[in-house]
Amino acid sequence: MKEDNNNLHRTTLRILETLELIANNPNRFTLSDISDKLQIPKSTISPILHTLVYKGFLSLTPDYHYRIGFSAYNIGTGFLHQFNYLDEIEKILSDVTNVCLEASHYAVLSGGDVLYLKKVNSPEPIRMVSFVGNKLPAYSTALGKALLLNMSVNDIKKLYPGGLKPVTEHTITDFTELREQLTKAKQEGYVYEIEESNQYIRCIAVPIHKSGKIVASISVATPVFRYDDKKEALIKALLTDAQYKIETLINTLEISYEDLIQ
Amino acid sequence: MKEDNNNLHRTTLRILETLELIANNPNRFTLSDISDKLQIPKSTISPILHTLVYKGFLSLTPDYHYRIGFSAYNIGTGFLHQFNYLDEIEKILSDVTNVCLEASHYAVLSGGDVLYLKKVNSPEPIRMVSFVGNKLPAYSTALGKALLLNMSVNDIKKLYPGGLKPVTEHTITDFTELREQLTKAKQEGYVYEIEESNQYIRCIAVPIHKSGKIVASISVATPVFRYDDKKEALIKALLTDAQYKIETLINTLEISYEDLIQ
DNA sequence: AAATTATATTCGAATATACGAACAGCAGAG
DNA sequence: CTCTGCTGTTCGTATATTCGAATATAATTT
Repeated sequence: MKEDNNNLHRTTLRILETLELIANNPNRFTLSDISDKLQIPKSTISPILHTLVYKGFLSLTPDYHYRIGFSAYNIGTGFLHQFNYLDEIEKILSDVTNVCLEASHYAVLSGGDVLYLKKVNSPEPIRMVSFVGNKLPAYSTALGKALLLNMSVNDIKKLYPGGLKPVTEHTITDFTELREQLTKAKQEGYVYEIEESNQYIRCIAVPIHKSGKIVASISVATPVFRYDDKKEALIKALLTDAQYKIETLINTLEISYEDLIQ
Repeated sequence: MKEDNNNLHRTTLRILETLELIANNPNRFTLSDISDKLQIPKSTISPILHTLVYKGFLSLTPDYHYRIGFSAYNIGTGFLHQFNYLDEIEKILSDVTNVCLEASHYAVLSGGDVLYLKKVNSPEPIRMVSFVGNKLPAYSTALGKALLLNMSVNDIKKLYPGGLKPVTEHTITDFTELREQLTKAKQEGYVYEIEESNQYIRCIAVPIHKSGKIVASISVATPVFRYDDKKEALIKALLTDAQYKIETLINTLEISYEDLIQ
């Protein structure tokens, strides 16, 4: 977009790619693996890995495999601490989950993805597998569609230059159909999702506004077998209540627009 | 201990120090600030910062101030994903908190510090300010003392070469006194803390064992004004129950010792 | 016990990075 | 309207990093 893709610092790229490789992969790698996968000479990556271990960003298992260390985690939490109102959000979401017994979420838009910033787990034994920090294409989730409510088809197209790729067999893949659904949702005040991002999961969401703009959204997710009209009505009532509380909270705490979005 | 403190990679150190500076400081810094504080020439740090922003580890506000970006968070969560049994732990701790209405925690030992890996917030309006990823000296908290139960005075002294520094006015600062308290706690099965790490907070903890070794601990924290004999008895019963459930869980999932400790 | 296959480290030559003074652009003060 | 102080960028030279073959060390196989 506006970044100069050239003129980047090779060593920095290598260090970050190393961290990403180790963090995003369930397998653990040795120095040779890393050298091989990232095409970095072993003698070059060696002192870098030593330093990463020394600083606690990586740790080294007795059998020469690297894994992510606490310092990396510590840096990462710095990101969430920027959203220092999240504890208050959690209280509000807990009230929702405690009544309807289903997982609730708070998310913001990050590029074209929904970024989950808070999740309150359902107390029920069968529950959704999701976690804070997850990213999913916004058009495939209720939370995400709530974040797109005010966007034109052109704005949305800009977010997904490659088109709307399906996540499940029910994911919307047509821009016009998406925009029509958003228009209906905006009129009704609720956004629905039926197994569009997770099989067997239905979801209802509402947007969170600050001075007329949508800055975030909240949702409740339910396994299809626990979903019926009565539950839907309950969830919608709870979401509207939570929506009001969160919008009030944001205004009360005078959180800047800057600090709300990512 | 075993790391070669020399022979480190200067550029890597600089990048990591930059990330730490930005992550650990509530103030936001400009390129010049970073150059100044870390004693790195501006022309040197400039391409590094560009690359960090390009990769999403930092983001740049319109007024030239850097803050932590989502990629850093993403790497950090890789650390928690190594503890992939934490969701199960959360369920068990939720049961504790839902009955006694106070915050519960799960932690491991990291050096001489307690590392909080899971926290379930109290539903009560007045509650402890703490969060996952926090580190406190082990000797100053119930959770931490539970992790030290099986250590000799010499082992403990090795963890704190600078002695036991007080966190509050009630923190234990004498090794012998600490060891005596641990012995009593081991006999009784419960570890107590009375405003030793947080003013107005009392805490009870129990250790979590795997094949005879202490690998983790759990605790319940209470504001002093909500603490009485009846609550203490309730918390102790809940902790013993949760302790059994977690130890069973760890054995059932066949989680290796390696993956439990940090 | 020798051979093989892993691991990471060493070394000097080649090269990319780092340095710091000078520069450019912008915002606010006087 | 210039000056000052802030931002980040540019440039040639100096220097530290990088490269890849060779080496060391350890574990495993034959």
